[in-house]
Amino acid sequence: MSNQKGCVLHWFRNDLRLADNPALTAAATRAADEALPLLCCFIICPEQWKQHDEAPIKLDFLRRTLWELAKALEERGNYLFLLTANTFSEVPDVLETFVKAIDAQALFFNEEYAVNEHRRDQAVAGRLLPVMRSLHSYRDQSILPVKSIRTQAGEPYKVFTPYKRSWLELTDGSPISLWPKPPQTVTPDKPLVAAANRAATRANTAKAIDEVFAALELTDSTAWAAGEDAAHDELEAFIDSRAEDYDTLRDKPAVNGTSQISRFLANGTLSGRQCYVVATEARRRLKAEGASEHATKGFTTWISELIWRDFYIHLMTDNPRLSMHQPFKADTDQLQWNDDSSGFEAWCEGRTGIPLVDAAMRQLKQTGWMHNRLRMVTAMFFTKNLFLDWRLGERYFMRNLVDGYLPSNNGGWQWSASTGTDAAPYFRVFNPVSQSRSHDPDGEFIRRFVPELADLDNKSIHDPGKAQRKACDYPEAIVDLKTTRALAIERFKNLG
DNA sequence: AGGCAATTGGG
DNA sequence: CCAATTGCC
Repeated sequence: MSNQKGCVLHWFRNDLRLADNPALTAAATRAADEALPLLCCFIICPEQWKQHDEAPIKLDFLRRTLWELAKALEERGNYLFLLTANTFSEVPDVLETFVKAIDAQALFFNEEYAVNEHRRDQAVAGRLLPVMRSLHSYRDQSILPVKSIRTQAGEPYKVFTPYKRSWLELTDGSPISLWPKPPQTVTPDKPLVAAANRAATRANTAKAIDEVFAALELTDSTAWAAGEDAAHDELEAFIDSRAEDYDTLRDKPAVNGTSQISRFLANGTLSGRQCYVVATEARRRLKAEGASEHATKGFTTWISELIWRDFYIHLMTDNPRLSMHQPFKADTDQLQWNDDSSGFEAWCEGRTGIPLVDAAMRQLKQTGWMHNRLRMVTAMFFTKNLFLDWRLGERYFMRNLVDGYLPSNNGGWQWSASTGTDAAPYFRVFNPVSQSRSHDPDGEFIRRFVPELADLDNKSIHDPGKAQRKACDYPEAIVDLKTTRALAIERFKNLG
């Protein structure tokens, strides 16, 4: 047994960073105050993650993120230990065993809001409160805390624009500040480390982490830089050189115009607060240098996207059914979605015969990421032209995205499917060919991912003629855009 | 965070 | 013949 009188434990989940981490800073502060060591843990949940459709590439990205995190924690003496619980229902057992093995006095973690995660945490609290001195949870996922924004009637907002207005008023009134760095804590002594080692896997080598992750199906994610340092580099690169043009370039899939940080937000390598603070600070500097409102519009638009993320997190927290495959608008559950597995497969594989849709779907399959504009285009084609159940598309995205994040992915799909609150009105159906002409005018993006069309001219590449398709060995469109659009509108209209 | 077709008004 | 505008889905 350890000579030190116990320790403090931080449980990492979707907050894989040292900076601006409320629970971690609180844990380290408590440990420092009481001269206790601080240990950290992370729990691998193979079966649960399968049920949650976590993508193999996202799990590989997690593996690499944990390695970066573990190295940073090792340097501070806050060693990271890996535990395995097949499903969330096993987590209380697994944690209790570890907590007892290391004699943890207090457990710290940041809240998660989807139904299963919430239930897991309730069960953990019920199990551990009797055997520990204290449990501490912190609000972290969203920039403004969940349940903090309410209408004058005290209700959660259901529409983005008034929500955003209220969000901005709140942040103007009391600016967002970041959590201080976790203070240094005493190094755990040998008996404590030995006890922890017997109960879990210490993540002090890449090999040790890889062995634990051998229980999972992984897809190589090394094209995507991982870890906190990489995340800050990427954020800085965006803020310094691309954010100014975000407003005009973000809708062009052929251009690197978006922030490229969604994968870091998805697993908490970065917090939304950090992004917001960096962006508002950069905008303030520009204005101080005399920049016009127009010149800072890129920053303002990007900040608005961060608020969309908060909106969807808040919406899911206030409406837990959203994390259980339920539409926000209950009546849309009566829609008779098509049963069309060959259409579904053509969409997945990128051979629908609509060039931009196919380019986008191939980008997802090949890289694990898809441009935001194209997520809307492909989801709209899926739900309105193929008239397939949005839940199938939502699941396919989660299973393939390196940056899959339930609130945003669900929010985006329900927006496209017109089943969500403040969603696209059912009659506002994107035409993927028009979208192609306006956002990929020279077909540059299409050429990149649908190489068989590379030699077509800028005009016909968006919708090649019969002979051109034949010559390129490219399929005819699997649906007629005009008639399927009209049918979808008709079906939605009949709901009311 | 649209699309479409009918209409208008200038060449 | 055309771009811009309008009303509806």
